Amino acid sequence: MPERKSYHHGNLRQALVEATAALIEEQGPQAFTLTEAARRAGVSAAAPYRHFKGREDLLEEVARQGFIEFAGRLEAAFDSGRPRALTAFLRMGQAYLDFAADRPGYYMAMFESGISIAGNADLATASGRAQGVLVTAAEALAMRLPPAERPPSRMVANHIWALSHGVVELFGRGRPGSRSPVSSSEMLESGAIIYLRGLGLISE
Amino acid sequence: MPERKSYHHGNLRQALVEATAALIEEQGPQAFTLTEAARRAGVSAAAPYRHFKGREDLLEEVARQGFIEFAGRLEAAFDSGRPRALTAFLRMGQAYLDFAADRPGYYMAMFESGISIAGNADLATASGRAQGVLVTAAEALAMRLPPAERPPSRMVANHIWALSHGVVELFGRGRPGSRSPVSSSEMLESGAIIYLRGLGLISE
DNA sequence: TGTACATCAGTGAACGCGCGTTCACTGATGTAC
DNA sequence: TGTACATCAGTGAACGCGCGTTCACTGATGTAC
Repeated sequence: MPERKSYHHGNLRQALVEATAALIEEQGPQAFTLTEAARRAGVSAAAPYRHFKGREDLLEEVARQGFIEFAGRLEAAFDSGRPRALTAFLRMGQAYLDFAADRPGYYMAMFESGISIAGNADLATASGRAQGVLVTAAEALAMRLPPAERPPSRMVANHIWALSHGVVELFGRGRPGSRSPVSSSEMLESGAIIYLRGLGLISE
Repeated sequence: MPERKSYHHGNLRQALVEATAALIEEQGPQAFTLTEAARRAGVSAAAPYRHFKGREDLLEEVARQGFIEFAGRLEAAFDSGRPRALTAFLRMGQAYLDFAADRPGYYMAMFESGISIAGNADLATASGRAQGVLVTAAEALAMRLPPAERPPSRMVANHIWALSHGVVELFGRGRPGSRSPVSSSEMLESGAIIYLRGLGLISE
């Protein structure tokens, strides 16, 4: 990676973000160091300070970009509820797991790094967008029920988010049961189906 | 805290475990240092090496003790399913949240510190015991259904564990929605009730 | 097209720091007789 | 009850290390004329 001809890097800012995500994936969110990220980008330890205020600022940018891709993937998977809200909703759940699996460094920066989302406006916006996608999807689902039986869509979004996050953390990278006989994908799908049946969205 | 009359501490091993849990609670699981734990226990930085192989060993002991208390609390809350399996099960869910709230340092050591449970036999035993309590409770619940409708109890235990963990991580300490209008306790209870209704354990 | 110059994005050395760990040591304790 | 001595559980100094950050600097780029 540290192949560079000219004195100027050309795309250092983004290279640092990607190096950071890779480092977090390999060593965990707290273990990443600015120095090592700079080394991976083929640049001196002082160079990142031309693009970021410091370590924390870089970490927040990784999370911000993560939330944007995350929201985009969830939105694409839900596809405005086509062909049916239920199918689309379950597909979105799988997209949640796929994101955590494909972009573990970003996922960890977003949810396990201890950054303060509220303390960074751009980050809060990006995080809010992801939450919005989940709430919209829950709303579309609720519309399939008679008005009197409709659950609050924010609540449904939060339940599904919590279940998905729990599955990722506990079973996505082989935690307690270690050699769990069931994949995290099956675990989330079965859990979501039971939950949605409890809402009356799946008969029988 | 660092009040000591004699040259010997008397209970240093346990004092270090508790100092570590407090440090993790304050600064996160990766930020704790052996040196600081020793300082809090009122002892030199070299002293912990009389009781632990090193930093990792101490962290694993915190997690181990955490799992033991965790399992004990869940078991006590379930109380063999009295007076009814359903009530007892929901009570156990609240005990899960209470543990995470009362013992955040231990909870983080157990689930967020990146320790390898499989790599430490004592830790694996303690973790297995906690999982056993959840599975036993799920079994008792399943018994209330006709045999043909009984879900695998390990699956149910994992779903509930994942939901509880997700609630703790996302809403227990005010994460994405920050000022979430609903407490994590209500969030878990409503989610669990909908899920159990989906299993056919709650009619209507 | 050529040149002067401001600006940008790097460098590399240096700083102070706190960490984990090791080591020879020593004060306190407990036990054998 | 008293004493000798082995063992235990601390100390404190030292080590090498890598980190985040700052600083004066310099090479490359882009723009005005």
